[in-house]
Amino acid sequence: MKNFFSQFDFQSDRLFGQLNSAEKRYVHKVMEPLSIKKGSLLFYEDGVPTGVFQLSEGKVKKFKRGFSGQEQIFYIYTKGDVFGYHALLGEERYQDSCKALEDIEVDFISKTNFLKLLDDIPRLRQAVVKNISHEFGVLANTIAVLAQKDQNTRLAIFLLLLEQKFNKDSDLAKGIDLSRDDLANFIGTSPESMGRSLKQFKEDGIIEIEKRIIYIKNRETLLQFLNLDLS
Amino acid sequence: MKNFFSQFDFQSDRLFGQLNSAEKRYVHKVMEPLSIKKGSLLFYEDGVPTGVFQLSEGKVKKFKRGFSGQEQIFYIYTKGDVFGYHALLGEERYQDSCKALEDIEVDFISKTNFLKLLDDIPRLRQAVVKNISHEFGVLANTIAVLAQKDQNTRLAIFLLLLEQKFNKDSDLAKGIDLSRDDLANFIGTSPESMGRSLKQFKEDGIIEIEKRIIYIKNRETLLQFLNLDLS
DNA sequence: CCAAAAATATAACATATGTTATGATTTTTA
DNA sequence: TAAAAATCATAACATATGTTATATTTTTGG
Repeated sequence: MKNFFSQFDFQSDRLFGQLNSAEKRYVHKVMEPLSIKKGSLLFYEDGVPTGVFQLSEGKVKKFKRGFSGQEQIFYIYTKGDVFGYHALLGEERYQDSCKALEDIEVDFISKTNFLKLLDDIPRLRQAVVKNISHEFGVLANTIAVLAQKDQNTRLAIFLLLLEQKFNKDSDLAKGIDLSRDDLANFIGTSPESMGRSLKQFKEDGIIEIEKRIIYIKNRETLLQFLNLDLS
Repeated sequence: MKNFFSQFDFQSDRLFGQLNSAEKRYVHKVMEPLSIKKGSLLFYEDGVPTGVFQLSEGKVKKFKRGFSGQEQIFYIYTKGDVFGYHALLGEERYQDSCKALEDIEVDFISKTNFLKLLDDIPRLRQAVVKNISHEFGVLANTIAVLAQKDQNTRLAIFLLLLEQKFNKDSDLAKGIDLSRDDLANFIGTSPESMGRSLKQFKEDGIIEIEKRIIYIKNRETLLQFLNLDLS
């Protein structure tokens, strides 16, 4: 398997990284640091675009409501990720909502400033377009997982992805700290039913849970779900 | 509900429509008509991009293989649709595969010609980027349906979408002509299990089947799956 | 720190879906 | 056109998931 994680990673933390130092200074000059409380919406579906965010601390969920109104999470942003640019490239409204999962710190770039950045830095525009193209593939992969895999396999996959995402920037394992509702709305099942899968994983020694935080104890067994598909 | 169909439609048949007549002539000049046999791959995952296609006759499925190798269809293109441009906007390889579901006619634009078009017609570049952004939302909606809806509801939704898609350009109802495997790989279930749902729909007078072609007889009942969610 | 509220864990039962198997129909090929 | 191959329809059984209910733990707000 060639790069499991990147198949499910927007990689939007690399957007500004490819700029030269003068361009980076320019970007940072128009950034405005904001502290945002847990539970706040950064933007919401059908809302008029305000600008672009880079997350410097915390976690943010990206979701959409189906016609029955239930929230479907299809991405979780972590430190360094840039988001909110889709709506600035043609679509006149946000197509999804973003909500802070905890108290967060973001650097905000207003719509006019970001559009100016895109005009002044062709390389940035190119990188953004390329990234949206990549994100398209990530969503396609997500569709394949949700459509084809049973609940235990989906849980295994998302646990691996979330652990990588949440722990990439620190050495000590912080585990996976997410509400049961959010986790269930991510893997596409009910919290009760997911609880059954979590219990099974605990009994099999694959994970441990303290408070609500999930720690992966046996990564190999989780990885087997990817290859063998022992549904 | 505000525009059910457009939530699941890439609308990539509108790409060239927004150009003026001189630009359109330019586009048509670089198009090369091709006849392609049923079952042929127009392009495939990880392949080097060759160019862009506009479908003038027939149906094409867009799919990806998960790590267990099973094919997941996430879109079906019909007459007028333009596709294959993602890989030309940064990503250096195709991220998915496209296969002809029947004998088809396409107009092909080579990679170099298409890149030249993008350079010469800024409005086209803008339209393409805007469309990818829109397609992102379509995939997000698809994720919500696959993750949240049971099989009967998914089948109801996809039948409505496919009927609209297959019959939009003609007055006489052609019904939904798709192999059971393809239909099952689209709605995310096994052909046998989907057969059970189809049988149920037949018994309830919602659909009729001749050969393998599905005709919708009671659109209202199908639409109820969207609102009430009578799983 | 305590009481109330919210979130979590678990169980039991109902329903939905996966799976295996078999016969019928349709399409393909010679 | 007939035989072979592929596709489709259906059933029966096993398993997975949804649902409802209740106890427990954790968080929140005074």
